[in-house]
Amino acid sequence: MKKQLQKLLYQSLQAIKSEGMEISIEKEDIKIEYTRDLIHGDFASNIAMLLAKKNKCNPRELANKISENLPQTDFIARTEIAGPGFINFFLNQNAYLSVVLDILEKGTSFGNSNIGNNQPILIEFVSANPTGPLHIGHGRGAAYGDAISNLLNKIGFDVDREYYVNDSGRQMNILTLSIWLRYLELMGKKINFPEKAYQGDYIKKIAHEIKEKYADEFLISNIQSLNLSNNKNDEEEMLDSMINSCINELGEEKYTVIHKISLDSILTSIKKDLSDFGVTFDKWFSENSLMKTDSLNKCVSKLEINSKIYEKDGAKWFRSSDYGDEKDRVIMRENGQSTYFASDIAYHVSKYERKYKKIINIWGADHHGYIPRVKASIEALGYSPKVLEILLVQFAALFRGKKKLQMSTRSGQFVTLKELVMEVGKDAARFFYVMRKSEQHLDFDIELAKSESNDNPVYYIQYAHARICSVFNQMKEKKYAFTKIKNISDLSVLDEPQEISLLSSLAKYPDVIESSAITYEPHQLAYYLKELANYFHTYYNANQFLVDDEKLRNARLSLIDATRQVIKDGLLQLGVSSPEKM
RNA sequence: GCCCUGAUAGCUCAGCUGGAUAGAGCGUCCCCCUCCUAAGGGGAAGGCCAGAGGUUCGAAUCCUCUUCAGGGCGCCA
Repeated sequence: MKKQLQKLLYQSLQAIKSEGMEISIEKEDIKIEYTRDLIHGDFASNIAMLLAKKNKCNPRELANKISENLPQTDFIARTEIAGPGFINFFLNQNAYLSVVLDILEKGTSFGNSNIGNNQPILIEFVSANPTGPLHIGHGRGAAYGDAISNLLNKIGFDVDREYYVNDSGRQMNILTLSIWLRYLELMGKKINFPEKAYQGDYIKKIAHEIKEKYADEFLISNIQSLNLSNNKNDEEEMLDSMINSCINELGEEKYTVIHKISLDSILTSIKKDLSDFGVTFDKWFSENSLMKTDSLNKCVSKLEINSKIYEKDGAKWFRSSDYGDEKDRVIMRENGQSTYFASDIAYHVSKYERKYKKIINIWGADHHGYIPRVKASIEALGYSPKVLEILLVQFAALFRGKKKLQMSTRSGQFVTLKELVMEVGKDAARFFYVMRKSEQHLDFDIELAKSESNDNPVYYIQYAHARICSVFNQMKEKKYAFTKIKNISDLSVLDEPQEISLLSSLAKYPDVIESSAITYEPHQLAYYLKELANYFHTYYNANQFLVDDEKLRNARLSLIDATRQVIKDGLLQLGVSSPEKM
């Protein structure tokens, strides 16, 4: 509808232009907005005020002129000039009513568009290290990423969801060590378990599984070699030396077995937690595969050829400062190991090589300092940094009551996503997460989320859906007939104010979807659904649907049937279910 | 120190690329089921949009500064 009005205004302006007035504006720049109040009509444009400024003429006069030159249409009842020079558009009833037909006809595809033109787009999100269960912060990224994926899909992009698995590197070694030490404990050895190793109970559980399956296969004779290195000077150094002795004592082969079991076990539970949360990925991209296929080395040598790398203090540095980063970054450490950043470069190259037209990363906001160097590496390798869009999600600060919980994966103190979903339910958790702007800090009080779960807005929306379903059930019980309406004239009896409000709200849905998708702001959709549910509840309280007048009954049932469709589809985009009974 | 984010009703937050009297939920106070689920609806009270300048027909929205809050600045990931 906005686009149609835009077109009309453009045509009118062209007509005025041919009369000699100087007007230069692109059709896309003509702004149409929803009015806040229906007394100002349905849509308004400020175009006259904008052009009046440039041409130094009276905005109201210009507005009049534009209005007079608008082509005739069958959906505009009238226009009005208001305030300093707004052009207000009043739609005629048919324009409203047609949305019901449109929704019922299109069903789940109502609100779809082809803005994306089937372009392939990659969305990478969550990507938590496989060193422990997902916690509440990851849940936000998961809910947000999935909602955006759904929305972009709905406006015609070909979306791939990807999870980047950091399955190599030091963190994984610490994990392997932690599990092995717990295993040794289970085998009756006395172990000095380092504070900075992973402490969670899940470590012991995996150790136990290994014991069950492999018995004493990973037992070593001299535990002393481990504890000898236990000097308290530097915990981190101690971990590294313990990892080394672990590999030495076990041998590369056995170490790899434990490494793999640990990784598989944790990854499996991460996948399970996510799928219980309604989030599934098209691809789990392994960091390790970048090493295996040598693509990491290729990236480094390519940068070296372009002389974007130099050596200092025995390490290799990438000249990211050439591309606006604060300083240069190490990609190859003095000890010969590549950094996380090096893998990340190779990973992004892989994304570009897979020919995505748009690449979206969803990161925790604590990684924002990372953006310039990643963009720098992309540019240095000859790719367009514009294709890559990095969206930041603030982590949730956790509260239990008034007490803030400190979270740390290593110390094993955290509330997991799984626990959250068990406490507040999937629907509430998903909706809560996307209800607010992603870059806003979120104080997630678990107690509050639990205690208020009955007042949760998600139930309000779901309730509207369930109520509509209930009306249709009642209809059957009361033996009322419902014949599908065929044309607009069947709906012409809908003229109650609550009906007009509801119709007008339904008509906005495609615009809301589009806007939520292209701005990556699913909270817009969440707010819209609350508003839509409110219009419905108001309607419900003010009018009876199951009336004897057949024409009225059919029209009203069609209207709420369309409402049901939009609520269900909107919730679906956010990963929230639409129960038929509550 | 430098760089991000944010600051709107008692609380939690919306407010779309500047637009008409600043919105919602919760909480508080009234009212509404002989009726399709009251997990609902209607109404009232409640705001110097952190502060100060600037840009213009017009600013919660854009620019600058100040104050406050959270986060980031590793050969960690």
